Amino acid sequence: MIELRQLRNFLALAEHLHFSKAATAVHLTQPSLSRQIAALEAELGVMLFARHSRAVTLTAAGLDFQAHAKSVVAALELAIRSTRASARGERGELRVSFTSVAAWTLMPALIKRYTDTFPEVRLELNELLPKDMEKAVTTGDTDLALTFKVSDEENSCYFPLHDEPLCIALPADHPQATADAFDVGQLKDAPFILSPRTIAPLLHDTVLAYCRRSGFEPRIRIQPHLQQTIVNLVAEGMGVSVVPLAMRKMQIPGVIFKPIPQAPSVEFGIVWNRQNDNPCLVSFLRHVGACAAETHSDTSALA
Amino acid sequence: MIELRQLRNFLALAEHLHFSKAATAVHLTQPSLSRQIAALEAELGVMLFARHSRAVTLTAAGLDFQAHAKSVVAALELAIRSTRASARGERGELRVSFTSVAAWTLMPALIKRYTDTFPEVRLELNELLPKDMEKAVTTGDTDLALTFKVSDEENSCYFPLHDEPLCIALPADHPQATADAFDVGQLKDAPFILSPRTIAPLLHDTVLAYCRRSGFEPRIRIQPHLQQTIVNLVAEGMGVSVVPLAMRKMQIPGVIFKPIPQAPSVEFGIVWNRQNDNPCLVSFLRHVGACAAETHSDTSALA
DNA sequence: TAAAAATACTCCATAGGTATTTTAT
DNA sequence: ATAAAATACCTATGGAGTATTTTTA
Repeated sequence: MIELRQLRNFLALAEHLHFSKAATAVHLTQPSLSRQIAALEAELGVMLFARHSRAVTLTAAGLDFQAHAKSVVAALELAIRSTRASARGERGELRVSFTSVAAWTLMPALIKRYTDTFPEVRLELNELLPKDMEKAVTTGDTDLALTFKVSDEENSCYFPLHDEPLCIALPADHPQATADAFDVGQLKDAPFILSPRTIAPLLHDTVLAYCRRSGFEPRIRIQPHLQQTIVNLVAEGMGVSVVPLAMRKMQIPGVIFKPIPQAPSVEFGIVWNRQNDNPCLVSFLRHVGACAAETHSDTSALA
Repeated sequence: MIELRQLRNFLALAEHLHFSKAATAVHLTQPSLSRQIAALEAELGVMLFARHSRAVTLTAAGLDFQAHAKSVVAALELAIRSTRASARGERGELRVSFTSVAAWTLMPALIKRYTDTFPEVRLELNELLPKDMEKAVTTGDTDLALTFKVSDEENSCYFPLHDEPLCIALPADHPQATADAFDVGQLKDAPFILSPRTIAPLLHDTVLAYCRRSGFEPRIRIQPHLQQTIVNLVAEGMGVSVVPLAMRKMQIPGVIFKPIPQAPSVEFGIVWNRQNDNPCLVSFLRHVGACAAETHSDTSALA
């Protein structure tokens, strides 16, 4: 059975064409190298070198074997480098899930920064509803979730990244849309569009709490799943809503986004499974930690 | 230093995902395989397998290493096969020189038969004057010469392949060209075109002997090197000549090729260097020998 | 408790070293 | 006579086996 050591020694001799010199180069003595080559030739059943008394030359078959042996050794070196890179999370695959709101806020910049630093990691991006995130993370269907704040559990960890303020979305032809002094209380009778609590409890609760603090109970008529659907329905004049401020990036005509003074906000972050040993997840979290450290402070939870 | 044995054992484990079963498959005991893998992981500095109490699984890095290790092993197997093929003369390069007359006679069919049987041998075909053949063979500039008969010498060997009859080449407007009873003697005063003796002694001597036997000494005026040049000059009406019969393949207008009853002929064959250890030369000679054995008999000189 | 991998310890096959011979110029 | 590879012989490393322990579901 041919071993790599024999290929390395063969390559040394093929290069030096001198047993003693080649033996020195690979830290062997001449007799050892002599036997190595003889054993290799015996296993192949092929003479690789022609021994003339004053010169050693490669045979035609030896020349062919040299080219192939080089590629074998190169393939092994590639294997080593690639595998170490994989272990460092510099190569491989990372499956990222995100809620629609994350797609409008932190996801694009976050993903771009990561792929700039780790270009060899193949990303699988998948939009999910917030309610399905935790399950996807625990079953291992996804490596990483960009979603609303959740509480840490046995396996799933959470790290905060972003606070998104809310704003009021009004049809452009609503009386309050152009009012000098905006009054939230005037919205109490307007049909209210809000996603169901089961989809995204935190967002739902934050909006409801804000309405109640403003002195009214919203009359919820339509319950879409996605924020962009809410905005589209507001644009059609079907009601008003309270949505993440970033939704104004949609730049859809017919909707006015009213910022709220001392606005309530929803928190976003990363959710992952502590059991997940995908090195790319580790590299992602470390990368996010390094970026976060430049702005906030506490990144210890990423360890 | 990583060895192929470790890669083979790794691949077995990656396939079976069970130390005992994989160990059996590669004819080892479980503890041996265990240490092999541990040593491999230590050298890489990377965990390749995740050992759970009831199951062994590949890590992300292990999956990557598996793919690369497969290609390393495959590269070695290719190297072995290719090198053995090289040694058998089934792969490599063969430099063939031939005289122009060989190009009009035996060379094309000979080369075609060889390339059909040995498609992986790259052929370098080169036309040479007969006088330069022996030198090219002895210096090693060429592996094989297809040329006129020569006597065996210390290093160069000759094997006969073909007898080419001669014919007379006349301008179409020559009186003898259309004569009912052709008479060679009528050519004695015509300007005679013949290549110099230094270029191809055998051909030159055969033609001269024929002329003298026919009762005249040719009046040689022009001495081209190539037979096709002779034919072209005959076509221009510049004289007559005696050329290999195959030259009529040129189908050039203005020339009549007169076959000669009991024609003299020139012998062709292969010349090679006994010192030359190019396996493709051996495969060529063996192949020619096999083909020749179907027609004539004595191929012992090819050994 | 049982299944499976890791560890401890022993042995020997073989890679490698030293000394010497062979070979060809 | 000399340079260089092959051979003979010896040594010791490390790969492989057996027996045992550890681990976790």
